[in-house]
Amino acid sequence: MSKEDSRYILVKTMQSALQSKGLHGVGLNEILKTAGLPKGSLYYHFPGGKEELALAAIANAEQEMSRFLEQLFARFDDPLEALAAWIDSALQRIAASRFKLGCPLAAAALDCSPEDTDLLLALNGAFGNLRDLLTRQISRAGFPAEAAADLAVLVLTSYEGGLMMARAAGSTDPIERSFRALLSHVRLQQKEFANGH
Amino acid sequence: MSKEDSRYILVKTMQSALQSKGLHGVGLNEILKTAGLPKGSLYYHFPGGKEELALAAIANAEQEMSRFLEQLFARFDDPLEALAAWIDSALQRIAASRFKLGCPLAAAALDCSPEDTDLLLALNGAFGNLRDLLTRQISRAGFPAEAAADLAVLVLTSYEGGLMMARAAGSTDPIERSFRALLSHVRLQQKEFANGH
DNA sequence: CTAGTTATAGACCGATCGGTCTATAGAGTA
DNA sequence: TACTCTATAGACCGATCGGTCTATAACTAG
Repeated sequence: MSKEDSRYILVKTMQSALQSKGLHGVGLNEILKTAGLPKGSLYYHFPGGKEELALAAIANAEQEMSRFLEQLFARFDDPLEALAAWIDSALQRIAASRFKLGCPLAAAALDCSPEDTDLLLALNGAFGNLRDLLTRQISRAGFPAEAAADLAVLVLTSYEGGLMMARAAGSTDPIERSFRALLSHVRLQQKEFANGH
Repeated sequence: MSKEDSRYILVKTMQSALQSKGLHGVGLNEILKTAGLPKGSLYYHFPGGKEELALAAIANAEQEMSRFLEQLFARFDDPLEALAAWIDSALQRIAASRFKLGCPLAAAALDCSPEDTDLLLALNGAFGNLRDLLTRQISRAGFPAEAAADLAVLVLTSYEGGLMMARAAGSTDPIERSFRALLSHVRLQQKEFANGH
């Protein structure tokens, strides 16, 4: 097993742990047991311990999410269709996990103390990148810059809030409802802007 | 100091702890130190320990939120103005805490394991009540039942997601942006329904 | 005053936390 | 084969976790 293999296994295991139990909800021993690796490996690859591993997991989660979104936007001509496809995949993913898995970024954001500035900075960077990505694509759908930026943030916040509520509800209903409302909004507003408002 | 005093202090302290550090982010000893009470008091009032205290904090948070919303909706003729006032107060609250405090419900929802069924059930109940409250009020603003329900969930998810992102960003920007987008949506759709669609 | 109940008060417990340390297996190179 | 460096391997540590226990202060009822 090469260096990169173990490192990656640890990152992915931490990512899953964040999704299902939050930052302080899992212990390192449990993570290592799941990963099938000893403590020595963890502190060899991540001398900074749990926090460094969490930062790596956050970075990886953001990268996965960004790549997935970019692929979707590349596949669909209409950015709004890509958004719908994104939500669709999120619905399937969370239902397949029996509503156990949320967003690792959100979990880390709510489970750390305000003093964990490194974590919060990393999270802010991750959310900022996703927001910018969405803003760019929503602009492509014919929205002016400011409206697109606001809308991108609304998409992101309702996605995160929807995932959180779906986990609590044990149902995809919150995500479905909020995105139905959101899309009907976007379509309406799109017409308005198309009419020159 | 009466029985109810100590009990209430513990509940409020746990509520604050959930907001700033999440369920597993604070220890009981820290909570007791903040509350200025010994361990005996905790287990006298809450024999079920940390989980029972967390459940009480969740119930209290929901009640506070519900009451606050009901008061706002009673004060404003236009439900949408009440929503705007709600967000305004949330902005002030989170900024006043220097972006340390999130929503205790969301924090608990993301920081518990999927096996904590009691917690998840309580959270689902709390979110359900808030959703129903919002649905009722949004209906009053002239929205058909289904659209109002969808919209209520969108309001709630983007509120929760917005609080979370604001905490990570150290800025009210995410909440402001998402609610600006949301309100412009609601106004537009309101016109549509008023025109008989 | 006594008995009984309520509500602290905090010492104490085993388990587990994140983290450190020494030891060594194994691959690559001379 | 012997040396070296990488990457485990896991025993071990003090601190802290949530939780239990006994003791007692404070108040009420008789």
